[in-house]
Amino acid sequence: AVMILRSRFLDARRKRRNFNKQATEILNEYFYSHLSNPYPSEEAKEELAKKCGITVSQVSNWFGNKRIRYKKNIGKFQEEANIYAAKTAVTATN
Amino acid sequence: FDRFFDNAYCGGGDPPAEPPCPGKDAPRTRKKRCPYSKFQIRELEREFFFNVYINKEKRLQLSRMLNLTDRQVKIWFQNRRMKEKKLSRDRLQYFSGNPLL
DNA sequence: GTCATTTATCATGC
DNA sequence: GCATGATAAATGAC
Repeated sequence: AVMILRSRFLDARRKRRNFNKQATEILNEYFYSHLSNPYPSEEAKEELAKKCGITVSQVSNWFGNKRIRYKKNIGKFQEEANIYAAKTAVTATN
Repeated sequence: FDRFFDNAYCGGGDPPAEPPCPGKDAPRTRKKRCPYSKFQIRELEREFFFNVYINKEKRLQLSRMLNLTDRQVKIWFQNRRMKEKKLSRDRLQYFSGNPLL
């Protein structure tokens, strides 16, 4: 039994699965609303992790990848940025 | 020889790949990330198994054997310790929180 | 020394 | 075929 759990742990760690749409929405919302400083604190990471149903490490990975890929090609993310900018604007007015 | 069997194309027999360029100019470029060969990893892991902390003597010895700089070996052990710590955290979270299966 | 990062690379999803 | 999450070198703060 222990061996099965162990093997499943190793496999699960290696296998990659996309986050669900809601989690991605939450992460993007935070990212684009903190675009000037997209570095969530440890507490913020824990909160995001809880809301997204993922681990803190996964949150760190997501922000690490997001920052570098955004910086590397801002144009490609422009549309996405506008979407979340508008979204936060709407929530702000309400 | 070992370098020809696996691709230890980094840091290989040519230590002065990056010039220290004393003094000035050279907005010294960040060293490009360069994955280590299977052979290098095996030897590093072997030593890590014996002691998580490596002393200066063995570090120099290992760096010569693997054609890496002492700095690279030192950093590899640092990263490896962090990896071990993370593995422990993940294992704990995985086996504790979830009744699963 | 640790540790959060940056960056490139790897592995997978679709 | 790239998008995406995870991991492996490398840097820097402390």
